[in-house]
Amino acid sequence: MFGTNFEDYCDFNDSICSNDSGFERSYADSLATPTSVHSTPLKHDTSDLGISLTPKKENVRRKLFSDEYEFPFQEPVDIKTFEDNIPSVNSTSTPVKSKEKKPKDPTKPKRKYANGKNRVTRCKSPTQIMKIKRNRRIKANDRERNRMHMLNEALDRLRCVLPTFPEDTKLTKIETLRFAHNYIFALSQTLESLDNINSGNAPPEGITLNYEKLQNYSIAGEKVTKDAFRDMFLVPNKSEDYTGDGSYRSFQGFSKPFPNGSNFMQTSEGVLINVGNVTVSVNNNGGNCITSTTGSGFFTHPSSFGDDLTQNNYYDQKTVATCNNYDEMYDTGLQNNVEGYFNQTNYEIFKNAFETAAKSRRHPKMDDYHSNYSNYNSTAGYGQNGKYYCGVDAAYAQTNIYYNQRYHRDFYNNRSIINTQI
DNA sequence: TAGGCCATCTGGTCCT
DNA sequence: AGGACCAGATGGCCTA
Repeated sequence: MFGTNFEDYCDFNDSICSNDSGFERSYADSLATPTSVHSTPLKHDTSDLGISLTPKKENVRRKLFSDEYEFPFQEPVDIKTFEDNIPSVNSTSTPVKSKEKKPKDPTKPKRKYANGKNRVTRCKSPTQIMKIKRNRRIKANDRERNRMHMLNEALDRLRCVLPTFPEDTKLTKIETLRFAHNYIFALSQTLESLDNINSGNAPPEGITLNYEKLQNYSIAGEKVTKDAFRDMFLVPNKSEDYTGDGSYRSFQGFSKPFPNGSNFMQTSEGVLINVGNVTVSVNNNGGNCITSTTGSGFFTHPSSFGDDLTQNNYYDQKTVATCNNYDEMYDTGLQNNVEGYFNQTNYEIFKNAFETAAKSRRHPKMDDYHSNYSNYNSTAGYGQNGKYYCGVDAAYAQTNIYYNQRYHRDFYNNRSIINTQI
């Protein structure tokens, strides 16, 4: 069986390969490459979420297992030591070159080696060729296995930053990708709503995005449409999230890490807001900070030192108890209230914070997709069973609508509400 | 037991 | 020649 018999790896022997065939290097690689199914996946620095900030050459494929990676699987084995530990080597019919070097004859002309197309490699028997191919196949399998491990590792990282319901639910691969797509879309809508609030086009109401519903959409394979997104905006559950002191203090779908059992904590020095892996602290005297699993960043804003941080909740001033749905809330004329949480000062605090974080991220380009998937047709779509069929570009075409045309954003531009508060 | 999910192997293709 | 990537095949595990 290959993988256990030394002869399976013997085709690098001098008697088989020409000295300059380059196969010796392959053998060395094979020794440094994991060959066991139970090999430990590559160790990586996970602190950067797998995102390399090192500039890459355009149109150059990455080499996954370049020298910068450390292979913890197996110590490099010295060929001589390897051979010495396997007695059967010398008992094979394969001629073994004498280990004693003959003194060179200075009068003998040096052998000239052909290069390139003129080079003629030594003939190999079918058995030898088979062994070479088998050895390559084993190495390719190892690379493929590790490549999939890295892909799964990246998926796990992605799962870590997505909220799940319940918390211990593990999304499948396809669910993770679908939910991530929809989640990003929902977050972008949230940020867009901040813009609208700042411009006075939308009221600072207590509508919250229902991430659980968003996840259910993703698991079912459904893409978030404008109607779906509208469906995910709920009137907040007053009994759960609306407190008697007028604070709306919960981000649905996220843990509530603060001692008061909420995502929001206000002290005499400022406020702390935690949403998933990100905590935003706004200090009354400056020193504002964003902390996430990938690091921390400080930011300041001239207008962040106002007295707005302690003002009352919107719900202190306007009741929503009689509103049964979104339209009712919107139609109550409350949108004219601009003295709530999302006043200019607080909005700009958030805006600066998110922009600071966003500057370190590369935004995807539409051209990136088209260059990679230009060969796909647009025949795909969702079947009646709710599953999505083929056609990456069809899906992406809709994504383009999401991020370019934003027709659905326009639909909600004047109506989307966020439930955060400062 | 059927179906879903997953890991792995495999051969082919593209690229350097 | 070799690495990265992809998709099909296969078998194991789990659950309804």
